[in-house]
Amino acid sequence: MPEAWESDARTATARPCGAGGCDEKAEMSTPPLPAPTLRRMPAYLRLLRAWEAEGRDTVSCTHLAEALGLDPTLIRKDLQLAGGSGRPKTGYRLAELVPALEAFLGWSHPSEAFVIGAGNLGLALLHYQGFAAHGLSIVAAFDDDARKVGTSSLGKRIFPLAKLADLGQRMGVRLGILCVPEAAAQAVAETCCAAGMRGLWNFTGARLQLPEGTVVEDIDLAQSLALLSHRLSHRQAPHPAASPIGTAP
Amino acid sequence: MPEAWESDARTATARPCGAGGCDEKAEMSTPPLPAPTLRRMPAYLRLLRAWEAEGRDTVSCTHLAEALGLDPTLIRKDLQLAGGSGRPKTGYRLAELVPALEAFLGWSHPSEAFVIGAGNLGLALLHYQGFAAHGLSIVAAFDDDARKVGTSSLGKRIFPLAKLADLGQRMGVRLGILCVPEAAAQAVAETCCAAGMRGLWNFTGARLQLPEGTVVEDIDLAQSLALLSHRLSHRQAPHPAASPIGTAP
DNA sequence: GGTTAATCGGTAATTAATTCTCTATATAGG
DNA sequence: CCTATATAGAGAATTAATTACCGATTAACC
Repeated sequence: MPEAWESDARTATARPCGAGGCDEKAEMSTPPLPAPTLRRMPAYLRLLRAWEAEGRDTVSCTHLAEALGLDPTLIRKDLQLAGGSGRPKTGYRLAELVPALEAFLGWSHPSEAFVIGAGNLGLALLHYQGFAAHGLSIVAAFDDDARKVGTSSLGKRIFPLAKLADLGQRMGVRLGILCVPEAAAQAVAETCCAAGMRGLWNFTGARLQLPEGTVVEDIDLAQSLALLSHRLSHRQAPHPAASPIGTAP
Repeated sequence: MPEAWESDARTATARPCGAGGCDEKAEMSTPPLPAPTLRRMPAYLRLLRAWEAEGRDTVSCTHLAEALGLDPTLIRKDLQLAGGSGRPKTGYRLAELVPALEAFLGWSHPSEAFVIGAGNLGLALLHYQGFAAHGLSIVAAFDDDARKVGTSSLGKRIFPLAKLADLGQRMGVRLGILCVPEAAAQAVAETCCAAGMRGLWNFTGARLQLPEGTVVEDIDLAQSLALLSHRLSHRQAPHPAASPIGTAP
């Protein structure tokens, strides 16, 4: 996998957690946050980090909007939801906005994750260097196939699937990345949950049924391909400005 | 990559192309189709194909809605947009709905595509067997790195990047799948366009600037990860029924 | 120090998307 | 043949998301 963003995920000073709710007990009555907003965040963060690296120290919604082809007001609202706060005339201080966004997304310090399924995709994710900038650290992979078990490049180890539950629990890993064949997905997902994982990144295309409280995020290439091939065969570009942000997966 | 859906993409009888516009000259005044609708299509199609394989011959929105956790009316509207048409009491005939959806998505007969960038991800996509069911046929890959050039498994060949423009034009390939490092993305994308490709499936994370009329669809793992890690760190599942369809990428 | 220009933050209006309600209709069962 | 019922289809109503508008505020400039 490509991409090589700046990977200086600094340990942020965890601002008051914007978004309305979230007082001490992070559980109750959180007014559900618009998914489109969350999907735009990485684009903001990416640009902000780049500009910070260039030496800038403030940024306005206007600038961001221009660079991303979005409406300034939209960005202002998004940043507000994320707990950012700016000042008239100058905008937002990068030195406080960047950590705020990182904290908001939970990227301030990396979460550890397991890849389950060491096929082509699983290995691609296992070896991808760019996740560090996104608060993700993949620590190991698991596979059924004995031939795949062992040490892979870059010191990432591949364990037999049978060890998943035990290792997951012992290491306190909370995130599982599912890259198994679709038929195996449900069973493996349940193992993950049983091992204490609270989040699953599901690349399998299966529609998972899991206990309440588990966070599942699906990557479904078919969805994306549907847009692409429909538009291709009907010859219509999405918007004047090609695919802004929140719309594409 | 996992998934192994039924791959019987039948050559459909191209129904009247529902969706409002699309009269002969497929170019003008097409009332832009809601992206969420398009994103739900593959889920419908998948289920319909499975049921058809089981021997069912009609299906109602109610059934689909139940199976997918969506509102029946929503599905009815989606199917209408896609050119489907049903009858009271029985619902839609699978034998006509499935081809209608396939035609609508442009999956009736496979489009040929090139993968550009034969890294882990590029190879994963190149070798993925499931695209046939999605009207996609990846015919070759391209890479800069001379060591990667040659014949890969399954008879898919990897060519030097320099041959992209020539081969693309000669073979009339209209779709490019970008799996190169982000820094190279813009240049490669331009080469693709110059070679006559009209659609780009962009896995690079780069924000591409391309000539009007090019259809770009981005797969941005960061967007998805943002949702996942935010919700994980704030401990809130998305909906009661975990991540329906149109919302996830 | 006053003035100007840019920007945030809040509120209202618009637009898009989903859900609700109702009517007509075709099928199945009696 | 007649009735009961599940369903499509159309349009209204709701909800979510985006965009437009308007003061208030702060820095920069003269």
